[in-house]
Amino acid sequence: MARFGELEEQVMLRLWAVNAPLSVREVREALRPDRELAYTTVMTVLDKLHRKGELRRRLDGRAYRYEPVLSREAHTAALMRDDWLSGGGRAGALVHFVEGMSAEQVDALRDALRVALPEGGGQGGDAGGADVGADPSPG
Amino acid sequence: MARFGELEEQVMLRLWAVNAPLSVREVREALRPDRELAYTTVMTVLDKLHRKGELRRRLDGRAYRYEPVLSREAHTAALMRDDWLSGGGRAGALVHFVEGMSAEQVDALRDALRVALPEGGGQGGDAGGADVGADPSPG
DNA sequence: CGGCGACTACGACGCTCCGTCGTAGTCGGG
DNA sequence: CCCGACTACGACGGAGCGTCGTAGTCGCCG
Repeated sequence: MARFGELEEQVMLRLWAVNAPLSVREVREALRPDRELAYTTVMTVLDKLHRKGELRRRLDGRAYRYEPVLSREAHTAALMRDDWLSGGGRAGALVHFVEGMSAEQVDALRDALRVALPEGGGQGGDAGGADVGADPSPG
Repeated sequence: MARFGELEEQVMLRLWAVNAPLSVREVREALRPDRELAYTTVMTVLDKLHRKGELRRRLDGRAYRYEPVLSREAHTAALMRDDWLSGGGRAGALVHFVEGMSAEQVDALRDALRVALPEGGGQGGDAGGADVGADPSPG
């Protein structure tokens, strides 16, 4: 789950927006008039994203069509999870995270808990103050 | 909230671990025997981190002592928030995020909601399917 | 069959950031 | 006054990103 560069970000945004596999030419046109780029520039970026596993591609006639492997939401969640798991103090990090949220955002979080856990009976288990999961010590 | 490089990460880890302001020399020693680095290498990293606003420093005798501006948990939370806010589909991202959590981790999340929100009465407001907050469109 | 056009593969170059360090300057204590 | 500790400044190689040129491939149209 690497971060995107500036152009990579723009490309991903167009791909997520159309929600359909696009060819190099189509991506290039979707970038206009925001950016006037050479055909090969767009192709290189698409290719790098593909090699990095961020885009899937298939042949359509003579041209490849590219589409994101992950939805934008899933990708955002993956980045968040990466940060969360690679940082220590997982439980504490969560506390800081929700502390920085607005009321609506907290509501959205509660909704997410409901939506994501249909089982959601009432396992209000107390995790105590212990950290969640393994926490590799820095030494 | 920039990401850390490899050495930067190690330095931050030591600083967070001791939870006290350290001088260049002390940080260098804390890095050993893991890494044998020149004094100036450590100093440069500490200085860059300071310029980037990640470390605070104060003079102690002739030497500066450095300490993190944010706790490790707060820093992790800040990174997560950055990812979350800069990605679109905020509500959806949250759903994906909790979907990827283990049962204990979900418990920790619930705890975080309780701990961070003492008001936590029962504003079970329904945010609906709308996205949370502004979502800059990619055009 | 031959050439044109669309498309891909490969690689180059400048820029920025990171890790690594050398050197020079400064300042206080013995 | 000089030594030692510490800082400031800058240099350099490597990696990743944005940008593109060139060369190669392949099918269609005449």
